[in-house]
Amino acid sequence: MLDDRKLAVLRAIVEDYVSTNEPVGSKALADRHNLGVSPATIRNDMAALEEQGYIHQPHTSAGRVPTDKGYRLFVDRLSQVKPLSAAERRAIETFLAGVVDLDEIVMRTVRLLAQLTRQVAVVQYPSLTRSSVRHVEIVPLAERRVMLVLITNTGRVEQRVVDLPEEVTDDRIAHLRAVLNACLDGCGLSSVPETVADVPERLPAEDRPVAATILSVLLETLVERHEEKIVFAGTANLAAADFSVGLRDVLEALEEQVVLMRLLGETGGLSELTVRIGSENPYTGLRGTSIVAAGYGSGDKELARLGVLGPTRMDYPVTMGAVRAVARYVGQILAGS
Amino acid sequence: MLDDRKLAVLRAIVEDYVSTNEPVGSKALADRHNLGVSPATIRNDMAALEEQGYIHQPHTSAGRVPTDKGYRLFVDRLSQVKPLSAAERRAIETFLAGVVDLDEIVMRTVRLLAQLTRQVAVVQYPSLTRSSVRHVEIVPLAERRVMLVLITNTGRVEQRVVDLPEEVTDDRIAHLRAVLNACLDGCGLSSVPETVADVPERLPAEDRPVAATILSVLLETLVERHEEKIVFAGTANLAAADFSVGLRDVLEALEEQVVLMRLLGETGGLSELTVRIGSENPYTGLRGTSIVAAGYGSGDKELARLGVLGPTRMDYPVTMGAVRAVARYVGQILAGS
DNA sequence: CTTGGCACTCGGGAACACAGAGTGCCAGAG
DNA sequence: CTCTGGCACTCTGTGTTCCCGAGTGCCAAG
Repeated sequence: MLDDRKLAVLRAIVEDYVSTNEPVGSKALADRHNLGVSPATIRNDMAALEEQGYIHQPHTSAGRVPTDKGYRLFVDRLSQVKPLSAAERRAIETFLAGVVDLDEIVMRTVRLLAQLTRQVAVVQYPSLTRSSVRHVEIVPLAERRVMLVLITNTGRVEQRVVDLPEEVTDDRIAHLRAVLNACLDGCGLSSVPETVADVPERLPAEDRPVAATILSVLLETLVERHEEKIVFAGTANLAAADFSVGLRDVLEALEEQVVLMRLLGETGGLSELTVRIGSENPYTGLRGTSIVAAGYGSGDKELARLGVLGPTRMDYPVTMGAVRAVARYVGQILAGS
Repeated sequence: MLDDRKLAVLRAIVEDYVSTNEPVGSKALADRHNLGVSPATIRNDMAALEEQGYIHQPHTSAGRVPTDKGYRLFVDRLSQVKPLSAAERRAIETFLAGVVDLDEIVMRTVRLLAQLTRQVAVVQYPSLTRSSVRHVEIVPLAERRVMLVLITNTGRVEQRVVDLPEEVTDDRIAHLRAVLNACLDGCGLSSVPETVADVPERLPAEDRPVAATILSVLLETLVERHEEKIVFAGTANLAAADFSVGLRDVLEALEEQVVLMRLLGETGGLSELTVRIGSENPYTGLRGTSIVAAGYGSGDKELARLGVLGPTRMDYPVTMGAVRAVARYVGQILAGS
């Protein structure tokens, strides 16, 4: 059905269209790529490709443009992820050197990725539920008020102010803290609920109401899907790539956390690239855009995802290379901190 | 020079232009506003207004458009800040009800403001340097590693991991923590450096190296201009308001923290509105945009600023009303939490 | 299967005309 | 001195027409 030459033609069309942003005709193809055949032959191949939905012509007698299906085939079978240049690698290192806290890691990463790909970068904060407890702290603020601080192994810090049902001495707080930490240290966040279930029993009866209050807030903290926190950068790049339609829609989608979450997609393998092309993605406002995403994490566990969003007409090999490299590098940083 | 009627004409021009986005001519003015005079008279006034630079005509025989100077006069003398409707007030309350931490307050505020004004909203995090210490916590993580957590009265939490020069027992850490908190509780962040200067002296000699390490990190935390953290939302509104030129430039400016800082401007009085119109603002990429900003804070101290950014052709009275209301409301929330 | 030739299609730019909105100015009225 | 109606003039934006050229599909021959 699709012999090698037809595939070569498709590849050439994608490459040319990506670089020129203009429909590409048979003559131009024959000139710029040495396919060894005449324009007429290419025309026949193009007709076949169009027949099968890989390319499309905007109007009779204009060149051809790849369809989403065409890009899909290109990504799956006709291209190789392009590794970063040495200069780009160095840029990553200097950009991420000397970060001090999680916010900064995420912030710099998203900018780095936007700059590297010249597209909109999207980074999800390391998921709460998939990380584990490093420490729990209970800080007395006033007689009947404490602050609960939860620190995870990813460096994430969540805190809540808790109003207590009664006055509590610092000693009793300290004891509760010790018990909690003994239970929870290193405990995966998803298993916190079971783990703390029997904490009240280990305490003197008088402390139980207070402990219950604090524990309920702790559990609330876990439930709130703060894990969905997502940031993006590089929207200016959208304006540059003269978007066919709906710059507005794209900007709206970017501000919807829920949409973004779904775009980044469900977890694949760690550092494994996911590409969603145009109509493949679940949101109608993003018809003309593609998403290249990857998971990142420390060690071998995927903690969250990151990626870029750009026009379907993007340079997939380069973009995929950048996303993969950044995902890996962020993983290292997280593991090392 | 500018009698009352000329001012009325200018006001009418601004109002019409804002609502129609088309140059406004003498006839239309005479029809829509009952100024009690004929178009010919209005034409004369317009000529005078143009003479003095308040309005401008894109081409001969098109209507007039206000200049930046015209908008300035309008804002200063011809308009009154428009209070929010009851529905809008309710929207603010429900939007900001039940927030749990600072991040959430800021996040919701910026979205609220964007939605309310249908423009790009910008909110600065409460400044670190202008707030005060609520609590300092030192959490042992490993033998030679602690986490330093600083909690401010605005609910902001900064944390750093500190590597210690030697092993330290929990008791000694606890003591250090007690001493630190005794000194710093309620201390304005800007005066922390002097306040902690004599802490080492109050400790046994053996603890001083550790204390010094921790203190130096604490001071670093204060110096890092995290206070410049700024978020924005509502960029989709930019795309809707068909921007005359440079959507791209605007998006770029928004991603430059430094530029944003300067746009929000230096502190005025608390809840006092600052308006920068077009060329008045310090960044060339934003020629066609205006900024309406206000300070917010708890009690009577300004902690940070917030505002919106939109085309110079914006509805100033309404926008100013929204910004002022939100600034006040956020102040209350901060004070109450 | 490939190739050169050829007639055909269609989008986009240039040239042009035209209607309508808006202006400036002037002379007369209050 | 100010306001008003009238009038000639100047633009822009729009619609029309026309034409060029790129690109195609098809066909018959190699």
